Amino acid sequence: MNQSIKLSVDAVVFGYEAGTISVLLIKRKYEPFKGKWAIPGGFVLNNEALEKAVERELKEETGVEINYLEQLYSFGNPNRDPRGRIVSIAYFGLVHPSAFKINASTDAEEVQWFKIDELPQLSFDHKDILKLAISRLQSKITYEPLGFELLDEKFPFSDLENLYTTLLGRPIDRRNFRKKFLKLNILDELDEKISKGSGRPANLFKFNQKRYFKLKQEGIIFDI
Amino acid sequence: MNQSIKLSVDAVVFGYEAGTISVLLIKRKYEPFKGKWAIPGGFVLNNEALEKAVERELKEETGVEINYLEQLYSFGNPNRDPRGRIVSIAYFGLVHPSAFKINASTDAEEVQWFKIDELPQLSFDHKDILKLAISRLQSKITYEPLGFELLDEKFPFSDLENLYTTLLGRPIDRRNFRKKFLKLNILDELDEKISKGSGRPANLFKFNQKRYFKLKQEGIIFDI
DNA sequence: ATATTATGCGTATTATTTACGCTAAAATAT
DNA sequence: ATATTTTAGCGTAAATAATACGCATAATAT
Repeated sequence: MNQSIKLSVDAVVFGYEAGTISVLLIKRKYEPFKGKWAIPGGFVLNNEALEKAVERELKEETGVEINYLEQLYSFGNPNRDPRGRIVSIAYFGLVHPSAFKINASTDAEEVQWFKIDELPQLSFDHKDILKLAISRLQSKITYEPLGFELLDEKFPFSDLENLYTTLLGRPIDRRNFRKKFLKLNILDELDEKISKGSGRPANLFKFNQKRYFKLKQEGIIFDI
Repeated sequence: MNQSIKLSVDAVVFGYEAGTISVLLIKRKYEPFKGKWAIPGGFVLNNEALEKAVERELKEETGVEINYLEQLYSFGNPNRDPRGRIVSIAYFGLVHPSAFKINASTDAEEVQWFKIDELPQLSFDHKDILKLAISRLQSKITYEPLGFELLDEKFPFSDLENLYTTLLGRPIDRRNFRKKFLKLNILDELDEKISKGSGRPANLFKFNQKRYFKLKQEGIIFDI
């Protein structure tokens, strides 16, 4: 057998903050698509597990430490890369707002967070990959709580609410959402309050990790 | 770059008939795992699309023509194959009972349908792949109708009912199931009847393809 | 004939979802 | 100081959907 297919991994990393979902992109240094934006990724080493390859590439190219990673889909169209046959296994990652901020501030020209409704032109078939990742994120939030992976440790309930309205792209009834989410019994209400600008200060919550992952494993159907 | 990773595809193909779900396996002719059962699959050709590779391998190894195919997951553990680093993109396929019967009768020693609760020992990491495929099938049936891909063109309602009870592994209320399914408005009732043994003869149904795929695209949540 | 088997329709009860009114506690405007 | 605006948080009624059954029907088996 004389197979000459190369294998790479790519990672679509999402971050959420202040009412917007952003995705992490890099500006390519070399041809092809030099100077264009792309999803971070690269070739898998001969003895390297796929997830390790993703984490390594992410660290090398963006410095971001990922909080959650799952496989998204494998892209293998023979013409997807002008350099030859390169099959890419795409991953789907989520980061906390803290990790999110670091790179937004370092202003490194090569790495940048883009709001998912203000995307630049992308290299290769990365537009397709991103499109699939976004739809996965949107549908995922309806059958998994998903807040733990995207919010900071302590957060006001409104953050969770905003996350859902943003991802669903439609308004939700605040009161029903709160009732329904609290009923899942995966949030612990803290004794701390936070005040951001005007309005009544909000109680802080955090996810109860044990119950959160138990519920996640069981697979909820969360009909917002 | 000196990457020496090989890429293969594997296909977990399910068939349903007479109250059982079976999976298509082949007996390996060569080492490693010579004489052991395995999921059909093989190496991707340099210029071949992934789905084409799956279809080609399936035809070569089993003669089965697939009715529905989707990507399942990519398996890349560096030690999954004793021959070296081989990453496999696993697919998930469904066939109609007609295709299902062909190979069960040809009695070719190398290909066989196995009931999913009576599986033999498997080669490589195929046990994991199969496990994932089965759980995908089971969860898929709760958010997609899925009957069209598994049943023959015309079928009595009881076939659909049996498919669901089998996959869910628990009894369902026949009357409520019928009401709920018919409410989806994707079945057309025919003027034909079928009588199999004793009991009242059943009306035949068929899926309304147009409405079926429309519903599928929208993504139902089918809480049986 | 009568029992048996599987099909097919209907209705009452229970649970869940949806809609929406209202109070509370802070910042901000006048 | 007082009123207004803003965000948070609790509760209740109506609509919808899920569940639990009862029973008639049309064939085969004895």
